[in-house]
Amino acid sequence: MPELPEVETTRRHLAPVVEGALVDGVEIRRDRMARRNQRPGDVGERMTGRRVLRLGRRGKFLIGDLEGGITWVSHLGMSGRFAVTDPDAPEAPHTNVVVHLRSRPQVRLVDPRMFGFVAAFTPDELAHALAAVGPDALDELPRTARLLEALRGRTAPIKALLLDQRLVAGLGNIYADEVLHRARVAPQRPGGSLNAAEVAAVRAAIGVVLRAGLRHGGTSLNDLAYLLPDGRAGDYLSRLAVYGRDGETCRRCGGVVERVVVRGRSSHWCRGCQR
DNA sequence: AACGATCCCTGTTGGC
DNA sequence: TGCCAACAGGGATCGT
Repeated sequence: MPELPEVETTRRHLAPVVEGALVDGVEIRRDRMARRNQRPGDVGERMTGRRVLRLGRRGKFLIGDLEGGITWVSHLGMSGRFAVTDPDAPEAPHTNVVVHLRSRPQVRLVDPRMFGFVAAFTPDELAHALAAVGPDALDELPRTARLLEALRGRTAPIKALLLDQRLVAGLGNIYADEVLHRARVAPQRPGGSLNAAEVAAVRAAIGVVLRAGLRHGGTSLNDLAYLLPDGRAGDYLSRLAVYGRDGETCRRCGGVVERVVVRGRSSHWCRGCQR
């Protein structure tokens, strides 16, 4: 699924294509993909005729600054990917949004499940839209003391708290499991029960795991293949320590990787080395 | 306020 | 072999 490494990989592919480009139009083929705006037509109306100044990211949100104070925000949801292609190239199924850029390749959002979205926000709307998005897990990772304070008294499982984008933005179900395994912390542990050393280990693991994912171009699962904008697949899948490996051997302690459901999400862990 | 459940959506999978 | 229910998950929303 697209989590921080996949979104950042996408951003790096898209940035040279969209930065400095003049938007000639935005086709919203499925209104649902523009649901964050009051009217689906707002996206095209606000973006057309403006240049993209810079493409950034916070957590799993792609954030493009346009001329005139308009911000282009998009999210890949669970099955979205951006394709950068020649305007004449045949369209992949589920091409739900097409961004036309003058004298540049076309940027297409392909998203079968439509959990992703594109939006064009005014400054006021932007502040509201991103109010619940916390510090970026890679670029703005809070210090251990700050995380410890945020977790104090929390009874929700640490796995659920790592998925809460308000605390730290960018982790999804795959990398959260990988982080907890690396940090040797069990996913069911109440967040407030972690001591300072454990929080420090989780913090360190976030950086290591996300950077490793990024280095390998992200994780492409077999079914809903997340693909890079050039069509290639990320190869971090083969390096996952626990996610999707239930029943298999833990590479660190030789135990058996188990699958449990935590807060309605599948979680993979090794009771041999996670406490 | 914090927490947990539910819903959205569709391709894939697993059980009968 | 074929069909269909169950499953997957990021984030918004709602009830407790």
